[in-house]
Amino acid sequence: MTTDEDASRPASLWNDAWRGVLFAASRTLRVAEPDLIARAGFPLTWLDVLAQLYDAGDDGLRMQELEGRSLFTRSGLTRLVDRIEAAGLVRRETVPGDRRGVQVVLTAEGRRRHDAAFVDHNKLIEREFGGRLTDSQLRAVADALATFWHDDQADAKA
Amino acid sequence: MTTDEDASRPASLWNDAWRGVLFAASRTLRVAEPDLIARAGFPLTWLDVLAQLYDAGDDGLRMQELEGRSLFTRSGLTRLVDRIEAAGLVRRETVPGDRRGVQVVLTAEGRRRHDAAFVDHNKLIEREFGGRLTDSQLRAVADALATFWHDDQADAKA
DNA sequence: CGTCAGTATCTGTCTTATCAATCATTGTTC
DNA sequence: GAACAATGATTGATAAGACAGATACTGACG
Repeated sequence: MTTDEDASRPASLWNDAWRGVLFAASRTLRVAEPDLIARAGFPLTWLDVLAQLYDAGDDGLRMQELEGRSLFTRSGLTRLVDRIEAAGLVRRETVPGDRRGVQVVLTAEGRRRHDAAFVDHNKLIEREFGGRLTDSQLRAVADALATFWHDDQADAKA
Repeated sequence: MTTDEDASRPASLWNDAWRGVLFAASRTLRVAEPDLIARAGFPLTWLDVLAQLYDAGDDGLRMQELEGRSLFTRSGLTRLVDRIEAAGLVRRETVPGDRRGVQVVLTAEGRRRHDAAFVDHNKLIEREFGGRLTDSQLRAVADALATFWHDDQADAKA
């Protein structure tokens, strides 16, 4: 990944787009992560889980479902949920019909911490990411890349 | 991050764009990484380093410069270069004027492995990422997000 | 020249993600 | 209703990155 394109490395059309995606993601996260830790006291991975559970409503989610909606493997999630649970922000509950399964639910404290963190985090993303683009650019990016998260949901089921 | 937006979580303009970036990056990488390991025998982090050195030319790069151009911390790079060097793909050379410094240079073998891996990897990215978007979408994304890597280069100097 | 601040890199230790193997429970089949 | 594959989640071993502190060298100042 160099700044200029030379003969040996032609600037394909998709190349710049891909580089843009990579840099936008990692650059924004590199700012967002320490900020979140400083303010909320937990890392982005926790916020991902908390946000999923928040969106899922009172019943929470099975580990499986959490796996499908996040970018983690199942074993990674087990440890992650362990830590969040140890901090008191989520609770593992037994599933009525299936004693193998686990329902992960936000605690009241978890909901509070989520709300606070979510607001600040979003402000930061809006500033660091959204703030650099015009409205029409944002719309173009959103439209173009929507296919990736739609497919992720589909894959999670497959 | 859920699929539907509800009242408590308004679909801000930047929100979908950001989610698109995140998912596009991690989804594509999740396919690209195992593929690269299977074909080239090394992970993406190695290819990043090899590609930087390839672009840098015969003199290679100082650890510092490598750090600025990659998305690693300095200590992370030390270990990473350790591994790549152990595999014989790069070589640490002393810098003539400064015995503190290290010049990291591609070996002949490193150049060969880079070339092979680079071609395959790019094909894959083109297919998994580029293939999902139209030309005009690619152009729009590239234009919109160019600001992120331009700034990264600037920051590397600062 | 001897000391000392500054620079370039490396190491110790901790955290966390992943893969493969395992444990517990379910449901299906004969 | 006993055996057995399938499912849901966890655990053990391993790998890799991050931070803080250490090491090696440089250059400037007195």
